[in-house]
Amino acid sequence: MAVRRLALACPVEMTEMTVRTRFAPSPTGYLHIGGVRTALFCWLFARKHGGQFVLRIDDTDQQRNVDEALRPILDGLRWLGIDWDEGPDVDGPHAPYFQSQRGERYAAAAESLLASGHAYRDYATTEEIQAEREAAQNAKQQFRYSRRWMANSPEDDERFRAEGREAVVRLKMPTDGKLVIDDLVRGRVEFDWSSEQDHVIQRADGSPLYHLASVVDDHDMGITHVVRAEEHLSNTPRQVFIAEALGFPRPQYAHLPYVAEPGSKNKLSKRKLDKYLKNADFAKLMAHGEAIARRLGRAIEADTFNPVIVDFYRDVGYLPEAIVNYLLLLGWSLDDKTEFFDRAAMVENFSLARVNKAPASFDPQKLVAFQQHYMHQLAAESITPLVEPYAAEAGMTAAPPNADEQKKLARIVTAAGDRITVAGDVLDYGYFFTADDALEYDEKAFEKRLRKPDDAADLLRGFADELAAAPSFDAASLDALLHAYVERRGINIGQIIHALRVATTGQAVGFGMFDTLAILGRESTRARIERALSLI
RNA sequence: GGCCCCGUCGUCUAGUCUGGCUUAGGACACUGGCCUUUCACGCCUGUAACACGGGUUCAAAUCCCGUCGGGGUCACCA
Repeated sequence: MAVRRLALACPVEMTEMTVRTRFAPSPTGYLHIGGVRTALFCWLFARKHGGQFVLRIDDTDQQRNVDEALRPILDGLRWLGIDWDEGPDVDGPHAPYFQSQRGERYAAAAESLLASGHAYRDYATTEEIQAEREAAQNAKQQFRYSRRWMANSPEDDERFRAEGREAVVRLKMPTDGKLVIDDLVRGRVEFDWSSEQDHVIQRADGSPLYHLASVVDDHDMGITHVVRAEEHLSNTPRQVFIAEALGFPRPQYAHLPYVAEPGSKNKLSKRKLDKYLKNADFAKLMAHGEAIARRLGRAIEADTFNPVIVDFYRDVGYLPEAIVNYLLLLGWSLDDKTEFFDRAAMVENFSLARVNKAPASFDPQKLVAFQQHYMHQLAAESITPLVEPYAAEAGMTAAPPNADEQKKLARIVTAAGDRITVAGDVLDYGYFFTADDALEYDEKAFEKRLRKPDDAADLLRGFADELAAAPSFDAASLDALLHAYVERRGINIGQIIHALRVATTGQAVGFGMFDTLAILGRESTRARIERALSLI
């Protein structure tokens, strides 16, 4: 209460009051990349100012499986390290944090708005409103409800009810003057009250609509800064009207630009996947993820497996810090050179004043670049545990990998180095785990490197004998062994190494040849060469 | 269409408030080159932008006006 009075007394930016922000998703079943960017900025702003970040669930249009539809959102936020001080699972002093459970508050607020004359009961049917709207449109005039079925007295209520009508509650919006808001991102923004509508805030059955619920909750939960996406900018007048009519202090607003499609300024949407796939970079990002999902044997559900959704990145093994860092720079920058921020640096440096006003396009390439950067920062010991679940799920190893498999994975990760960009990339090295007689060959590579050159078989056979007699089988020794062999035969190393790679891995590409052979071991290497030879 | 917002390299951006320090800087991507057994990494290098038009000023990406372009939003959705 003291906090609220303080807020009334002086503008927020002047006070030392605790900053409280909120992210208020509706349970849609997925966490949108643009939505999470908004959540991140809200979180950052609260953390920066030592305040609280509240998670509230806007489920006023009560969907059936709220729990199920909410889980991906909560999991996604947690995965990215965006924790909430109050909200689902943690609760808090302003519980409940689900709008579906706060009905009485909204009903009371509607009642109070009615009593103070800031709202009225309206008995118009949807059709009647629609007819007015169309009439205005045909006359090329701006639509404004005539208030024809507004109840001015108990007698009106009775009369309309006698006609079998039901009442919604509408805002009685001002008809002249201006509303000025000082947006923390966009600066001063003005609206004419005359272009606002008498919005419905409560349905005939008494259920609340979004704007009422949102304003009431923001107040009840002590939200000081409403940080949200730009699409809400034009909703602000009606919300300010509600807040002020209810005697609430006006929160500070900050409208963030939305995240745009790759290569365009349209708002990024989960539903336009087909369109985005026409963008080469986006398609590549998707294809990479799909290849991993396929190897894992997962069903690729068009509805959820989508780079617009945060789950996509977690599923294929991206690093949350890479995603967060990328998102941070989508619409915000510190200066002209700093690009990498750890959590502490983000919190330390974040400010709404440096948020850009123009929408920023989602750039798959840049996202991948951040992922590579953070992955390369990690030592092999840190990457191996990340990679194990993928190897296990794909059936490369037991689940979980046994001690030998773990060791082998560690060696693979070390040898692969920066070739492993996301954890799921470990599946590129499945050939280390397949039985020697079940190795599959890339047909093209087999043709090019083994069948076509007439000396390939002979060279391989000769080297296989060397391998059999090799005193040790570590990468350095193998390196020396092959170079000596090459010199003795008077050939270029390229003449045998490609054939060797295809014969032992089935692939045209891979990491260092000698690391590959060393990890494979003497028995497998020889068995694979023999088998390849027999297939030529 | 009304209202509102936005407009610097292909993309993310610095610079705009407080005009000169800017031959407009950085990053990603892309060119070419080096390295090299493939792939990848790394290193070097190059291309590339102030939407347009008028003002104001000794001086404008920066201030003013206009134009054009893009987007958001106009629900008994959130």
